[in-house]
Parts: sequence; C-alpha cells; structure tokens
Amino acid sequence: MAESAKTVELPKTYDPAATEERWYRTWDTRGYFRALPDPAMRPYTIMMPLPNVTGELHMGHALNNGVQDCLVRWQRMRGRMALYQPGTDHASIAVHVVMERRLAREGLTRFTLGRERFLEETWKWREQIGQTILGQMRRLLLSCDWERTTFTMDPGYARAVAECFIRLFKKGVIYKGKRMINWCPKDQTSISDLEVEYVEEQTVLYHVRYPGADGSAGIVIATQRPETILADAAVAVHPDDPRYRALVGTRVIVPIVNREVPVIADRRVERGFGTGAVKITPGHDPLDYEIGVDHELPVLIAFDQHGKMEDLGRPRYRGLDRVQARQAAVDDLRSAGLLVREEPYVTNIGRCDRCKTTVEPYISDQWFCRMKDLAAPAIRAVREDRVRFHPARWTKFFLDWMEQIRDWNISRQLWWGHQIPVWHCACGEMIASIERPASCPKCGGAALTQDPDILDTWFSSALWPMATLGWPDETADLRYFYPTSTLVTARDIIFLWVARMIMFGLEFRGKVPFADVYINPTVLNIEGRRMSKSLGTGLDPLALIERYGADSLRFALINRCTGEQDLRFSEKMVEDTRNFANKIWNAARLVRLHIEGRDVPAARPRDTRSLPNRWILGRFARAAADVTGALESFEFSVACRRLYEFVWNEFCDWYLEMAKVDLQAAEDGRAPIGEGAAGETRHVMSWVLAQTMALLHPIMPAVTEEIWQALPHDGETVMRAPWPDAPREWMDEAADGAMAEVMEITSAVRGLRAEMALATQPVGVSLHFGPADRGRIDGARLYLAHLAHLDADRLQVSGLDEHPPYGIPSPCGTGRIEIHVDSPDLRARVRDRFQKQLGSVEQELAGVTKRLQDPVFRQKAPAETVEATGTRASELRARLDTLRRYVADLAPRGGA
RNA sequence: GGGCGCGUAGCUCAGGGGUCAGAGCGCUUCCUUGACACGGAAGAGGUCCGAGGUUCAAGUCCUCGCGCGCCCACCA
Repeated sequence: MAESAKTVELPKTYDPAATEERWYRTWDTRGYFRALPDPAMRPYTIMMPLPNVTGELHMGHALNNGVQDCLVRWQRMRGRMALYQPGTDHASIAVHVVMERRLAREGLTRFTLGRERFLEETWKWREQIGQTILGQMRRLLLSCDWERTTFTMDPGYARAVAECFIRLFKKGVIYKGKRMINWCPKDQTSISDLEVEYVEEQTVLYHVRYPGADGSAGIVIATQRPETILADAAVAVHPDDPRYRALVGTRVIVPIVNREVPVIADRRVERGFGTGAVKITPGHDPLDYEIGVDHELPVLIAFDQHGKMEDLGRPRYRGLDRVQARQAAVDDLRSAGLLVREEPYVTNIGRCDRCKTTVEPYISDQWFCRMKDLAAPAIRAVREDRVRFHPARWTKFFLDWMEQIRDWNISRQLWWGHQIPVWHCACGEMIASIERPASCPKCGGAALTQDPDILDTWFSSALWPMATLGWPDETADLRYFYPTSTLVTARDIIFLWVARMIMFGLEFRGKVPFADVYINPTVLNIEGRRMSKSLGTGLDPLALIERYGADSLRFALINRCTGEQDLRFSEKMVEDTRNFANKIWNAARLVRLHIEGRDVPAARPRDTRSLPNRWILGRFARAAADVTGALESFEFSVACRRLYEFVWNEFCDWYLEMAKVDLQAAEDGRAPIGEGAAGETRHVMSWVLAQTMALLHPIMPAVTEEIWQALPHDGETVMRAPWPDAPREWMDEAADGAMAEVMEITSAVRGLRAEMALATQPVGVSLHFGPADRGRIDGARLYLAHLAHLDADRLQVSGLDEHPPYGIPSPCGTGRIEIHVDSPDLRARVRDRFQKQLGSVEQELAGVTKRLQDPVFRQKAPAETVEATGTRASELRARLDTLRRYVADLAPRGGA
C-alpha cells in the first residue's frame, strides 16, 4: 500500500530496457528467486534443460526458457514453492569440437597437446565462457534460483555420475565388450546410434564379379563400398534363391587381393536388391558383422581409427583415405575386367552429428549400458500416465522408440568429461570405484590404471533432476523437490535426454523424474528454415531484447506455441508485441491520471452499478478462467490470445472509453448512475488493470510489475500476488446483453458515418426504439455519444414512429438510426449499400428456406438445429423486410 | 520402407460436423479528440491443397492422391 502513494512517473512511451534491468535486480537481491523446502507449501519444480557451455543464447533457448519461466512464475503466484533450477552442461564432444577448432588455428590437435594440457586449456576456456550463457539468460528475466547453479562437472555432480556408473556396473547393466560401433575418424571416438545423422546422398552401386575358385564364372555382387573388398570374408546369397543355389558352399576369389572366400547362404540377404548376392565384410558393416559372427567368418579390418587404409597384402593401398581407396579399388576392378556395371544410387550416409564426418562402422572395445530392463519400467510409467507428454502425440513417438531400444554405447575416447570409474589390473581384473583402490582384490597387484575412456555427455545429463538436488545423498532438497513437476524441452532430445532421465529416475529413485513433459516447437525463420548462425538465417534474441524488451520477446514466442511442431518467427512479431506492451502502458497512464492523489482501495470491488463496471468485471472473470485453463493444459497461444483480446479489445477499446464517460459525467453532475459513480469507476479500472497485470505477469514479468506497482495493491511484488481467481458469479449476462446492444448501435452509427464520409463532421443522430427498449437505451445515451464520437447534445433517443425533419435511416437491432443530413447524394449511397446487403440476405435466406423445406432435414436433424434454423429464417425475413422498406424510403423523391 | 505433423485472406496462424468462415500483421480510406499514430474509426480481401466417399448437413469425419517439414529403419 505504501508503494501506491508514491508518485510514479509514467512517460508516454514505455522504456523496457531500463525497467527490466531495474526490476530484475530488485527481484534478485530481494531473494524472490530462492526456493527452499517448506513443508507448509507444495513444491513446483522445473529443471532447466542444461545449455551447453559452447554456445550463446539462441531463439530456441529464448522460447524454451521463456515457457519454463512462465510456468514457474505462474505456479509461484498460485502459492507453490517454485524451484527453477539452472545450470550448464560440459557437453563433452561438442566442446571437443570447439576446442579442436581453436587448436587447429595454431596448427595443434589435442594429441600434440596431451591429455593434461588439453584439460587445463578446456577448463580455462570454460571458466571464461561458462557463465556467459547464464548471464544472457538473466536478460530473459528468468526467475531461476541462481544460488543453485550447477555445472555437470562440479565435484558433487561428478560423484553422482560415478556412483550411478558403479551401481549399474555392479548390477551387470553396464558391461564392456568388443562390438561394432559408430566411429568418427575425425573426433577419434565412438558415438552412439542417436548421434549419427543420416543424409541422403547420390552414390554409385558397383556390380563386381567374384570369379569361381575353380575357374568358373563365379558370382556378381553389388556394393557401394568397393574399397572394403579387401576385407571381405565371404559372399552371401539367400538360401531360397534358385539363381545361386548351386553356388552355395563353393568358393570364389575376392578381387584385388585374390583371396578365396566361401559362398554362404543367409536369410538376411535381400533377394531383390542388386544382384541378390552380397559381399560380406564383417569388419565394416553392422549386418555383415552379425552374419560373420553366425558363420564364424574372420574379421579383417580395412581402415584404421583415422579412416586410413590398412595394409591388407596390397601395399599400394596403405594409408589411403576412404575416398582415395574407393578410386583405387574401382581402377583395379576395371583393369581386371571385374567391374560389371556401375549404376547411380541414392543412399543414406551416416555422419557424425557434431562434425559431419562420415562415420565408419568399426569394431572396438567399448562400454555399453543394457537398455531393455531399464526401459521396461519407463514404458510402463508412460503407459500409465505417470509421465504425460504435451502435445499427447509425443507419447507414441516416445514409446515406439523405447520398445525397440538397443544397448547404449556410453564410452567415448575423448578427454573432456567424466572418466570411467573403473580400474584395470594387469591380471585383467576390473574394479569399479570412485577412488583408486589400494590393490587388486584378485591378485593383490598395486599397478592399477584407470580406464582412459570418458562417459557420453548424455549419461551424466540423465541424472540432472537428481544430481542437482544432492543425489546420491538423501538430502532435504531431494526429498522435497523430487520428482519435479514439468519438463519443457525440444523434440530432438526426447530420446537422448528425456527417455534416459525417466529410466535413471525410476532405476535409482523408483519414481519418474517429472509428471509432465511439454515439447516446445522448433523456432524457424519466416521462410520455414532452421535458424542457423552459419547460414545467416537466424535472429539474435539479445538484439531483439535490446530493441523491444524481453517481455515482448517472451510474449511473441509463447504466443506462437500452438501445438504444432514448428513455429515461424520474425522480428515483426516482436515489434507487434512491443506495441501491445505500449498499449498496456498507455492504459495504465490513463488509469493513473484518474486515480492520482485519490484514495482508491486495493481490495476487490463489490456491488458495482454502472454498466461498464459490471461488464468488465464479468469479462475479466471470463478471461482469468480462460487463461488459467489454457496454462493448465499447456495451450500457451490460447493464453496469450485471450490476454491480448481482453486487454486491447475489451478493456481498452470499450471499457476505458466508457469509463471516461462515467468519470466526466460525474464531474458535470450528470452521472449515468448518480453519486459515487466516479469512485466506483476509479476503483474498478485500477483493480481490473492490476489484476490483469497479475494474469499477464508470468509471460511479461517486467512491464506488469512496473504497472502493478503504480496501482493500488497489497504486497510488495506482483511476483507474489495471488493468481487471479474467476468467480463465476461475476459473469454478468445482463451486462453482456446490454453491452452487446451498445456495441451494435455504436458500430451502426460509426459505419454509417464512415460510409457517408461524415466521420468528422458534426451531425445529429437520433436512435428510434420501441417503448420496451427506450428507457434502457436512453440510460446508455452518454456512452453511445462518446463511443460514436458525437456531441451528447446531438444524440437523441426517440420513439419508432417519430421522424426527424430530414434524415437518412438505417436499421439497427429492433429499432433504427437516423442520421440528420439532407443530401440526395448520400441517400443514394446509403441506398446502394442496403441494396447490396439485401442481396446477401436474400441469398442466405434462400439457403435456409431450402433446408427448412427439406423433409429429410426436418426428420433427421436434431430438434434444436431445426428450431435454430427456423429462428434464423425469421430473422432473415425480418431483416429483408426492413431493408426493402429502407431501400424504398431512400428512393429518389417525386421522380425528380 | 514405416511413422508423425502441416497445407484456411498477401504473410503468420485460430477454428475440428449445423446459423453470411475468424484474429493479428500488411493493404485502402478517414482521423493528430486531453492514455496511446508503437494510436483510433471504417473497409477491401478466402475454389478452407486436390479427387472421391460418409451424412439431412463437411475447412471440420473417412479413403486415396499432391506438396512441404520432421523422425525412425542393417536392402549391401
């Protein structure tokens, strides 16, 4: 209350930059963002999807975090103890790519630097950039509990990661083994299946003859990768393929290397593809590997870890890269006369998600996490709605993947990250332990070395909802804030992150990590293309904040969350929202003007009498209910649209204009509702505006706080104002009806005047209504005059039978309007207008009549529909009659 | 190969069986009236992607196409 007495300077144009900066600092220093366990309150928790330390804030963050902050602020106002957990991810491979790029500028690689120096450099770099993105997030006005900021390589977090690994290892869920994995020859590491991105490319399918060992013609196979011929171990055909049945069991000669291999039969061969015969290269193709295992074929390796050719008895190939090797193989095949055919072919090439290098299927010793058993409880949890996706279609998307889940390669041959907590003894024993064990429990040896590999970044981020709250310790935070409430994230990490959090949460806590998952749309530019810095197709959120304010950026983005998978965005949308903010600002200035220096209560107004006051309270209740409902069902664009409509159309366009009349009339001593009208109106206008600010605060935190503070209010911040409720009894149907009439008459007068180009001329207008309506309309006369921009003296209300000395009539509801002008030209123009309307009414009436005369319609359509159609028909007939009469009345007089 | 989403006014999107199809922006005309020209008022503008079907009634439901986007998949 004390705050309201202060005179707050409200300039003509709202200045977002200064206001946002000032309020954000105030909220932060007053500790409003802190969240501590409080048994008296229900917790509400959102974990920020941890941004990489590589990046800067982009539009995706602005949207994602904007939505989260909207939810957090909303729940905080609803009385929940709201925790918004911030932090950053070490982003192992992504950081490697960035660091290697920096090193490359000095002609270095991580290997010339060595592991220790590389880590030192990376830590330095991360210190420098690590807080940048969080700093930028403050510009979005996020109400995070910054004191809890966590980095995924903090000591406590690292301990949680190691603990998780060790538990799963001891349980046998994590195992080590030689398997075929995806290898990135550039980053020098394995990557998981989800980190391979497949791109369609135009290649060539080579048909190659493998001559029979007995000198016969042999067999023709088809391959895209002739360079791997050197490592072939067999040729396979389908057992039921009559073309090749006789050849199964014989031996053929591998071209180039002239090695004998068997022709084998396997059902996994597609008869219809290529020639129906396929070369088997267990070292470089996942399917071939499987077939090789089943047929006990030898595994030959054609490429080393750098993607360079090994020596396979053909020295001229040694050291060639994959492109050179292919060329060499094609040349050799051609000169040997074994290249039968080359056909153009489109295929999917797997590329490293981070560096875009073509990945190589490669056999290596790696750590894996068995997924089937972890997935089962997660599948059940989602099926039982313990985790709900919004929009719901993502549920199927999630389940389809989970049901065909495969083991996860979790080890990386990188340095930046969590090193695997396993110690190898010379005797072959592996000991999982956070600390280096003193000796090997099996042989007693002391020469233990830690496994050099580190863990996939996503292994550690899977623990985010638990590790940030203190897990594996049973902390008060963990007990209070876990499970969290809502996860807001992008669809591209549903498998990488969301799925794994659910699995680990269930595994280690027995509880799902969050109840709701909102999948936010992807921000595209206006042409529908991905925003990309390198392509120059992106928008910079920080620049937009500078130009228009974070409030506007937030609203503009949240407004586009429609439930579709993408959203097309442009700067214009932020500008439009800036205009909206300015509109609110000016509404506030008007309200301030009227309450300045007066004693206006902060409490909610009761027993209002004036039409606009009763009406706007009802409309506010409706808007509050709609906004609440929309937020509850994650329909953010609906919430935004309702707020926009309420503020601009209902509050500003109609209510405030009518409120001006109440206030002015009170001064003149002719208030429509008598004494006290001005006080009531001042109370209602300031209360509704303050409440609207509360309703809009989660989306536009700063401008709403600034205005709320300038109005009568209870409490010290809108951040903690109670969320507006919407009592049904405020929805005032009588007021709605009366207002609809006021609006109709207003529009009719305005429209007619505009049509006649009389909008600015002082004309007289009379409203002619029957005895039942006259009193009511006369009561609204002052409002109508103001809304139609007429002098009150020039607007009269008369009976239906009365006629002004001269005038141009126009129907309006149950009565008519007369504009007091005498001009044959205008009469003709208005007559034309009515004639046009007449045409469309006739057309519609014809349609409705036809329907009504159709016996099948009368019989089959529900009674209410038939009745409504009948009502519509009589309305149309009445309107038609009226229009015809007016057209006749307006006909040129006396034939002159 | 399979799955999902989208196709409605020039643009971005609402509407998801029934009463002349809606909003914002843009456009046209008028207006600087004491909250706001980042504003007010009035307008113009639509074979609701196409073809079939269901229904008394179809942007709205079904089927099949076409176009755009996303995801999954070991036909080399």
